[in-house]
Amino acid sequence: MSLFLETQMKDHLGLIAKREEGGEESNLVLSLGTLSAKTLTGKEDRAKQTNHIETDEVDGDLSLGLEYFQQAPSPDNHDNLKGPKKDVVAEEIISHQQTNMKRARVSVRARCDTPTMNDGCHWRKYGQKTAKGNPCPRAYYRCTIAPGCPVRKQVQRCAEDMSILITTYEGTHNHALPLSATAVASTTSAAASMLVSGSLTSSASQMQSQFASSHPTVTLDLTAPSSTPQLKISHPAASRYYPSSSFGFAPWNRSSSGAPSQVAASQSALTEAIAGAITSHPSFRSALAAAITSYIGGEHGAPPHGLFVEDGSSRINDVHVHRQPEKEKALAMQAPRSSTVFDSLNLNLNQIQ
DNA sequence: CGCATTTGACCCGCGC
DNA sequence: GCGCGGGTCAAATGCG
Repeated sequence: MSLFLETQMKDHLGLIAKREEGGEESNLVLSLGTLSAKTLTGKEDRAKQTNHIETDEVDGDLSLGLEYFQQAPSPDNHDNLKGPKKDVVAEEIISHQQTNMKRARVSVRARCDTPTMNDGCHWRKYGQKTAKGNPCPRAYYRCTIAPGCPVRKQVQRCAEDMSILITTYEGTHNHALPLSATAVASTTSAAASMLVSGSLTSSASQMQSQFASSHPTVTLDLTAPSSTPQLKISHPAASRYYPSSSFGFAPWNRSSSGAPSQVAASQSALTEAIAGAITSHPSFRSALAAAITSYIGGEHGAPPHGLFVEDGSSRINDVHVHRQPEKEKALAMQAPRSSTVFDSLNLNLNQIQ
């Protein structure tokens, strides 16, 4: 993760959980915008070993706030992303593969000039195909670090923006990874685990059905610029209820194009889904911490590759949702939102391990 | 010469 | 059953 942060993600970080069913696609977007100057500048905050990521609602999307601080490494949490935790991740994925799901995938979107992103692993290209709907060919790679490693990845340029490289990982490494690859691998594995384990399924039946499809995919979206730090959450699955919406993500934010009561219901369901995902899944919390830590570490010129996470020095202390200030609402370009259901989400993540 | 890449053929799942 | 499209195979080719 930190690789992308350092090279491609100076101003944005995000996660998109995506599933498809019956030709319909649903997305759950968690995106982190630009970290504030206060957060990223100077040594004062770092000296205090505290960082605060202020967030807000922008463009009508739900935003989360993240309270973040760093700890000095200790022997107790040295291996918080190694050993048994990885086993749990692998077991969950295998378990779901053995039931009714195809292998989970993790897709990374990042602006990249090179043919592939350097993720620390060694890959051998075994095929190339031009997919329908995208003039750019899709390249297929398999991991060559160890013989028999099942991990594969697909690399393709985005049809809408050729500068965006979409890398999709599939499978779990069956061998030790180079240090430079562990951050990416742990983040993608955790995200996939979160998805296939059902942490994203909420009490809302509509989301349950939307997320019950095969080949679940988590997408780490590292491309979109943002003017303020934010953790956006949106869910285009609701577009089935608002066929007139042309907005690809978060159509419920355009309340003028849909039924307000259904919008509110969807938001409530999503809020519960996110709360459940973040609170119930240690792997996802680790992944989120890895992303944030790497981001901040990269901006400060700290050692790359998520070292703070690997030695257990990062914790997400608090996650909360709050409403958009009136002045920012007035500045928002999108239609005003109609719901206040997000006010109820207030999570405490005191333990990231 | 060994390894990686290219590329057309082939396989398989899915929708009609 | 058939066609389409995604994914993989493997022989040919390129490169250091």
